[in-house]
Amino acid sequence: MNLTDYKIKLKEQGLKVTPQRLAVLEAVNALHDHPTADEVISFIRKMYPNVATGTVYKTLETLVGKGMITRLKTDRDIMRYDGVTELHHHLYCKDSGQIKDYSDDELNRILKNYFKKNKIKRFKIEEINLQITGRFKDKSKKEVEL
Amino acid sequence: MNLTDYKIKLKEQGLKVTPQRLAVLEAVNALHDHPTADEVISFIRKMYPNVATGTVYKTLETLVGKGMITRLKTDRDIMRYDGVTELHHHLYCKDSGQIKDYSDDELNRILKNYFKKNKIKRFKIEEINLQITGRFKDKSKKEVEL
DNA sequence: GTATGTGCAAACTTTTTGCACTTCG
DNA sequence: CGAAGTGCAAAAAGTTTGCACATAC
Repeated sequence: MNLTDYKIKLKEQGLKVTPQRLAVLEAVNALHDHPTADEVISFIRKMYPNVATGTVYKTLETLVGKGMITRLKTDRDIMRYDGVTELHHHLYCKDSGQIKDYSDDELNRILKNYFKKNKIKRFKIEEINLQITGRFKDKSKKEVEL
Repeated sequence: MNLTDYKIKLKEQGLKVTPQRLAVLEAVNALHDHPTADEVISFIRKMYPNVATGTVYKTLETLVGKGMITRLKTDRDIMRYDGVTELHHHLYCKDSGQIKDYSDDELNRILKNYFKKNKIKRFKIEEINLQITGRFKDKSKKEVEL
């Protein structure tokens, strides 16, 4: 994903292309570990020191609304953002607090199949996300790559 | 669940039995739809008008710490609490914002089986919760019973 | 009696808002 | 040029904290 891609995507969504929006998109995709709004702001200010807090919040909200990024939250945390918009799941580490993506086609197939057979009364399912809580075993490392 | 049960449970956890704690437990269990801290406070104040906000927050935190209630993760919401501590999943309605419990042994078996075969590298799973997003079909009703 | 819990109010953090100004197309 | 977007600073919303007082055991 590069600048040109972001520009195209913004236009596709009928949004004006502004440096602030490009910076937010770049930040969310560059900061892999599901950054908070604050982390996005810090990242952007390295390049553009005078971007306002409110602008970043408004921009994040706009992009979530257009489905260009997603939002997630833990049970004890503030809002976090995710550049990945395809169906995927999350690992929540109780020790480090980090959140990692987890994807597997077989798992998605199994879930789809289960809910095909087991309809929920009066509820139309649009999306299913697993919240997998646990601990990374390698405690010596702060960051773990999957 | 009645008062006596709550008293026993508090004692089991080595917590002193206070009217405030009993009230919080009662509130979280009475307010089925995963109340926010604010809803818990309002509920309690009907009976005990002079319970402090801070006390309720502290109590909720204490009870979560002891596993007597749980906390939910949503993507756009404030903290919500759940009196059900057994493994279960949640339906999130995009229209009404309501959150309902969903439990099924077969589903749990399928998930357990999948993750038994598909270990996640260096991660010890402790709990898996499905976040099922969608819409209740019966839009005429505000509240839907499963 | 003593450790634990509570009330209160202030502070803190995160997020939202209103409005004049600026920029994109 | 006009609609859409931004900066700023103030305020709202949700939650946490410190400490004197009260209560459970």
